[in-house]
Amino acid sequence: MLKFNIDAASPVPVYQQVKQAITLDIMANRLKDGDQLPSIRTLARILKLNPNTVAKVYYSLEQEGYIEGRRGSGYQVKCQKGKMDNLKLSIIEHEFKAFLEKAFSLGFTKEDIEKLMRRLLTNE
Amino acid sequence: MLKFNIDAASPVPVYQQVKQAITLDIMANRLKDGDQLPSIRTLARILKLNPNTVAKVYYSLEQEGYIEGRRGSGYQVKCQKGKMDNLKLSIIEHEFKAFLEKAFSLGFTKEDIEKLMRRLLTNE
Amino acid sequence: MLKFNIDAASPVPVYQQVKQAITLDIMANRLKDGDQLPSIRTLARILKLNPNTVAKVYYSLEQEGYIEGRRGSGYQVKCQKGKMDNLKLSIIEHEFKAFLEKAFSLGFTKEDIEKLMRRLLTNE
Amino acid sequence: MLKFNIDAASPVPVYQQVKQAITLDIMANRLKDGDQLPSIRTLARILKLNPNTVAKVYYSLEQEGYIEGRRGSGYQVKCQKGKMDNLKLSIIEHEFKAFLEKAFSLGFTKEDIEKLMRRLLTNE
DNA sequence: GTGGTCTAGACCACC
DNA sequence: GTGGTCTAGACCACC
Repeated sequence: MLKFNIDAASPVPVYQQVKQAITLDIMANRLKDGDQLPSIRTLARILKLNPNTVAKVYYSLEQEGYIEGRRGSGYQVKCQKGKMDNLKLSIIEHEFKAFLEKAFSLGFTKEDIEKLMRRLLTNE
Repeated sequence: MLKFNIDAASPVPVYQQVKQAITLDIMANRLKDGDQLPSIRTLARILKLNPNTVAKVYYSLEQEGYIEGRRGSGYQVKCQKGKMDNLKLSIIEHEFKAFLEKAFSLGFTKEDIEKLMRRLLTNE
Repeated sequence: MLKFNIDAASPVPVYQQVKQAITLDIMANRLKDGDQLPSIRTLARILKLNPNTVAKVYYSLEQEGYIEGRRGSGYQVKCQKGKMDNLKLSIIEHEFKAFLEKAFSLGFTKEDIEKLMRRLLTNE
Repeated sequence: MLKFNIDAASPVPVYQQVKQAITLDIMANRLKDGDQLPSIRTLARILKLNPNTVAKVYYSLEQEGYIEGRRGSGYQVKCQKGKMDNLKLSIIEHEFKAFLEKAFSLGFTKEDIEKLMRRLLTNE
């Protein structure tokens, strides 16, 4: 089921937040290939947004190949699992590299970072 | 020297991007206690921004105690090393926790993440 | 037999696409004078369209004299060959002129176009 | 200069017509690399359209790499001539093949088509 | 009911 | 002035 934390005060536009939430759900396989998305109007009502805003999200997700829409029958998730797995890996690698870069630029050594990670990972 | 990647198309306001870049330089000790910052007009020219925007950045950094301005003599970095170290640690911990949360939400296990990190850290 | 490439996402209404496809089949003599067309309901089922949409197509084709319907016995193709030949020629001339106009507006010269056509025609 | 024949009665959406007109101007080199486009509001006024509609056109052209926009300084044409030439050729080839296919499907022979083309090309 | 297009008009950030 | 986001609400085609 779709869960959203829309932050109206955030500088990142609402439609981007919604888009990102759906993309995340697809990549986490909470939304599976073929799943029906709520209609534009329904989701707009749930999120208390204008239908145009939701339409922009769906249109953008369709352009990027995550979902597919047909007049009269709404939007469906459209993704092959293999492609998703590659995408997920490349995203998480990219995030980790960004983290490393930031840590190094702040003056932490490789050892500092390893210690930190070990500590935070065992706490989970 | 100040290095900036200003992204005008980003939803996060330009002045916040500049502020963050300077904060990072201070924490990384590339800008040291007592260092002179470029004048508002000079930095504005370099970044092709309106002087008002840069003024807003300096004012905000002064409010938070990172820099100090005096009439006629510009702005100087003002920070004690100890305070910086605590700040840096809390920032990098926060970043790593955010990374972990994202990885988990994408369906990666603790083992997946450990493998990934070991691989990327030894490549560095 | 009727072959259709219905594009639901196209801005040109579905019923016009169907109508055009049938007209083309008649002009290409794949549908001959006297041939029986599938019933409205049958064609609707095949194309996954609403029977109303197909009825609109047949009604319009009848208005233009391409087909003829009788109560209880469906629709039949109705066309004299001579009339068709003139129609076909004027259609194909019109299409070619439109092609030429587009090519010229893109900056191609008469020589460019002749070369292109010779190349593509001998490849067939 | 931008010339438009917007047909409000056409089934193809206004924003698509505007987009196509601009694309055509770029490919015909009537709009050159670096040229400034009229602002969203200006073009909207000229075409008697809502600014949102023009914004949609510009956004879409930017997505496809034809133009580039910056806050506060409007949109500029962005295209390398070489890339354009390839694009033009592939478009015109595609159009000609579609024409040929249609002509063949209407029962014209290669000779019929050659005669027709020679006649219409010398008339120009 | 579904999505697609379009208008009118507001408010924002940045120049 | 520039573009970007968003709302409110209309009308369309197709189901």
